[in-house]
Amino acid sequence: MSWPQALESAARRALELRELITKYDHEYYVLDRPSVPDAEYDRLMRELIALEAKHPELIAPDSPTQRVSGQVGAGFAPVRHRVAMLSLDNAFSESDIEAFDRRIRTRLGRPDAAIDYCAEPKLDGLAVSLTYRQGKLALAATRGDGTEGEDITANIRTLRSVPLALRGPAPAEIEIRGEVFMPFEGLRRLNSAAAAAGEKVFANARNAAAGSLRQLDPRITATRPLEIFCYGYGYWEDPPARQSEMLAQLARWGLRVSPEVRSVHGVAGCLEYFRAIGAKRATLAYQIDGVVYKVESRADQEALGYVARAPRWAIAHKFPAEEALTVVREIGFQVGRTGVLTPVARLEPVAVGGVTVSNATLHNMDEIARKDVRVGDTVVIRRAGDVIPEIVSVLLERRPAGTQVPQLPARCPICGAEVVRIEGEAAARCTGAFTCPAQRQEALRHFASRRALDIEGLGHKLVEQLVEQDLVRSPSDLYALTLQQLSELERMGEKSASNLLAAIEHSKHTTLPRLLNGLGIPGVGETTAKALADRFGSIEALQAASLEEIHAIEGVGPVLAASIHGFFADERHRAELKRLRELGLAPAETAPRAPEALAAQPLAGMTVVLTGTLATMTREEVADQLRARGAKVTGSVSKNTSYVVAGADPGSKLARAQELGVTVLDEAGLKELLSRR
DNA sequence: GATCCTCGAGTTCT
DNA sequence: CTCGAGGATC
Repeated sequence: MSWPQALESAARRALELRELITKYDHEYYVLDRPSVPDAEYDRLMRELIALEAKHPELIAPDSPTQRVSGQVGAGFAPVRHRVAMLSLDNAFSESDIEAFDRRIRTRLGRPDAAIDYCAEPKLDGLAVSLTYRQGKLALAATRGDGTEGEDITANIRTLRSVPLALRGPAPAEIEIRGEVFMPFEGLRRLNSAAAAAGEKVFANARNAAAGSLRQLDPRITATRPLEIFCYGYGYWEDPPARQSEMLAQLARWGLRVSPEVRSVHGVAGCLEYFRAIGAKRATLAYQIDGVVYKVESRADQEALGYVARAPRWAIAHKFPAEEALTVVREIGFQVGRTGVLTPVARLEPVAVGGVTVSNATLHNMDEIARKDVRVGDTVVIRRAGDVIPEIVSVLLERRPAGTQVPQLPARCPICGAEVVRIEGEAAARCTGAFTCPAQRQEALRHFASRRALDIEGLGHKLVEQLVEQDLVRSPSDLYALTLQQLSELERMGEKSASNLLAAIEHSKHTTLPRLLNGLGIPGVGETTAKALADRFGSIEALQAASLEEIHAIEGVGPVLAASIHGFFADERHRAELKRLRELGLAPAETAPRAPEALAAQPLAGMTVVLTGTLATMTREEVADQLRARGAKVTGSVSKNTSYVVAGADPGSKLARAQELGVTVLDEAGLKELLSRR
């Protein structure tokens, strides 16, 4: 056999492999529907790499092995866009959209018609332009200022959802527009790797996408989890007559188009789509900041034309901003039930993520120093996946002259007692203890809270009044309140007063763990309270316990043991407990159980995490039942977690469980777990 | 002594 | 949810 023949068969095989790999890439990265296992894909890829290494003359630029060039670029050459990349007009309310639709109908001379729109999510990424010549990817560019961008071809080639060659017949030249983005999961992985390596992390998905595309070394870009959705075109000789048909053609060429694209009818259809996507937003794998509506008909688009830098036939309907700028008016200090002073930034009210935010916690003085926040600063507020707003960063360039570093007050803003900060601790504390009304108030709120004595109706406002009027100083005072005293309070009729008395009465038959939690022993929360109750069975037994006996409990070390022992040794606490008992507080006593007995419970040693909403029980009830069987119920998933129980609409814990390979139970699985003995 | 994990405490707005 | 700190473990 002569070698041209060998070369010929190698060339045939190489072509075959390229076609297969390209097909699998398309299935995996564009359609999200892989048809072969990863191992098979890897095998084909290795075979092609070997073949091309042996016969370098077979390497074609659109071969899947040629995505990463290995060449470090010197910079990014400027690219003049053949057709300018425009921006979109923004709308923030339904009335903005109604006005947009009205303008279109008027301009088209069809004031009573319902216009067809093509609706799609607006991704939070980076707009790029992809030029295909003779069906091959020839040029990729950033948007830049809209007229001139940068040549990022080498980097875009590394995105496997961007086809190097279009499938099927394509025009001689065509320019596609799309949005490159990084899904949440990719960003999270990238950031945790960066954090582990001590490198800086990206603040959001858009920065990560932009930063990844501006890498001089395409090999770095190749490692970044970037994806693309194509949404339009710049240059196209003879595009389809409707927006949605155009997108369908892009998909046929193998370009990735958002699966959320819908054709909708009239302004009502647009708003319905907006609500549907808004509801779906949390389940999407990537960040979106709104939706875009485009007039379906190309003829209408042409008739409508452009204003300044945006088309008249399209608009972006934005979700309420999740990040906003505002100014710090003041930095106040709150006093918690343990006396900890927490600095809070009082902000110029600003709308973030659909609510008005006027406060944001600063946690402690270290945090203030880290973020370098001062009164008068302009700050970025975020209300990301979480509900609680936070100060992300300070815009130092906007800092007015003469600002000062915030100082910890020397005295408690509530009671005037001295404030101390123990060396090495982040928290500063008010030393007022029982005498500080703020601490009293917070301690009472904690005592009455749902997870402690659960006194219904004794909320924030009421506690405040009771403390202010000095009717209540400590929990035992609650049990001495009379109907007449209560009725005289603001917004308190006889009916409410007697309801409250009934609730207080009811709380006398609480459980020991709840009472122990409610007392507010430093460092003792729900879990430790349960452990103490299991081991000792009654307040009296606990009061009589030695430091060593307390220390012997699992999860209680020297610090906690000293705190607990010290609490019960304190004469004031002993008197308070005595008075509570005299006024009728009688938690159900349980048999104190030795460690061996505790270990014999059906779910002993198991750690369970709950997420999502369960159909038949509240999470609280489930947690109680699990604990009653000896399981620990915790809030975060780790490799030590035995089970994650996932209900409807689970949070991020489910993803974490899957990542760590923790068994996930549904409600049926939970029932089975609870029935074990 | 370092590291990982868990618990506690505080937090926003409607 | 996030941070800090105590506890457990290697």
